[in-house]
Amino acid sequence: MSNRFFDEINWRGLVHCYTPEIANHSSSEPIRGYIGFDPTAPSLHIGNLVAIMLLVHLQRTGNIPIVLIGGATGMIGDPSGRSEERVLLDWDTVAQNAENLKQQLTNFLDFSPGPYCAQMVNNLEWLKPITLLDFLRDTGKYLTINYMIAKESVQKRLEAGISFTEFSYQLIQAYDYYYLHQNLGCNLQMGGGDQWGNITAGIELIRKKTGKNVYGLTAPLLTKADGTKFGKSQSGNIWLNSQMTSPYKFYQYWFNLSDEDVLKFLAIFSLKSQNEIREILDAQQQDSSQRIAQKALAEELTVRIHGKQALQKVLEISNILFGNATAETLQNLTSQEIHDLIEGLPQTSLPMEQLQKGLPIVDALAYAAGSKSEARRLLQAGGILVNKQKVNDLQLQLNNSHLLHQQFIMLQIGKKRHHILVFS
RNA sequence: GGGGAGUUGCCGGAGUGGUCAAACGGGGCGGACUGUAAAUCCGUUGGCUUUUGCCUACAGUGGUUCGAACCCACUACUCCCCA
Repeated sequence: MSNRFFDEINWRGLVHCYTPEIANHSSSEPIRGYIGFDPTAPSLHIGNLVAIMLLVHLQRTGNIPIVLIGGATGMIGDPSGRSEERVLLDWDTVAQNAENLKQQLTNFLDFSPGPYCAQMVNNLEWLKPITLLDFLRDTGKYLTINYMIAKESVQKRLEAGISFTEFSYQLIQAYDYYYLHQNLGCNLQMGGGDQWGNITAGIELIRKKTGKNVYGLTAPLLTKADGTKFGKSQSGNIWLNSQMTSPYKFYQYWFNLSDEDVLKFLAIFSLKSQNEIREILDAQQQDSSQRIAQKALAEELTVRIHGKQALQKVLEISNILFGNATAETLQNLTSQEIHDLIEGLPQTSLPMEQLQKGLPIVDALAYAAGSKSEARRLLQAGGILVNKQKVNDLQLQLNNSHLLHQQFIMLQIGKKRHHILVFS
């Protein structure tokens, strides 16, 4: 006998560690599974997406997902996957982050009433009222230091140092699982690749306190073929919040995945069926220059997170920037296209007078490249285009003749970096 | 409590009185080749001025010296050994 949910995430490559019994859990009996998200950042990023997909598939295969917002645990700091002690956040920040997080998760899971309605809880609810003495007597007594110290997350930190606060994290998370088990009938905890230790602590606690066996499962830690961390670009995390990472940049991140990576990531992040995915990958093999898989994945995710309209704009912008656009194409853009272009790209606003009296190219580039010496270097290396035209004259002065649509100038660094100067 | 070693640019890691903005490697960035891929090759890699040069930088503070990343003192942190 096999379990629908488990089979689904298994073929997608979303399973790393798991308690074996879950693979045989009767599909007719809904699993109640939870994942905790600590509100340590103002937005989720695509690194969190793996865990979210676990919940999404859980719900889609007829089970009940529970989202735990770590309002309390976010105050402590999880040592897992960290080489250094975290900086503690204040209450207000954590509360605000928790609110944002909640908002974002509603885009993925169905919280409307129904048999598989997703639930959301905040562990601040039950952790805040607990007194230290109660916690130590009723929970701390069940796990030994020996057991806790053996965890990889702790082991890694023993040399560099770990505070008691972070050390106690696994015990608190274990209590969360226990609490959800007792109060919501939760029988599965899932998480990212670094959560196995914390999850097993919870399973252990529940077994000792209640004699019941519950499930645990983690997704693999994603890595890219070139060894860089998944979900990071040179300028930092790829956030789900459009204010923090523009839809354009979001789309481009997925679009730029290497052939090797997209192979793996398509199954993990797409909701397409096994057959659809196989077809896409086949087509990809036929002619990889078309980037069929990258496009499919980038489009699906952009729509899911930012909506159809946003995708349209992104495609439009990408087409202008990476098609064989010339200065002329830029001059002929519709006002809508211009608007979207300006909206989607990094930009600098400058007063019109500055252009009128002649803006040295090096100064202009400094806004996009960070410094004048960097700007000079780039010019000399032939990596600069102004309005799609190559420039290597260090002395060039930008003036009205460079202005497109009476309002902007497009600077391009290398193939992929664009910056808009907006004059007013 | 005692003894020893260390703290260098984004990271690793040389340098131990002037020729050091600091070898070398990685990473980043740009170019060539391509498919807005990978691999490879080339260039570049503190800032300001590109002429001279100036400013900031080798844990922090103070000192010795014409001159210090390099010597001395104190402070902070890290690691190792003995108890």
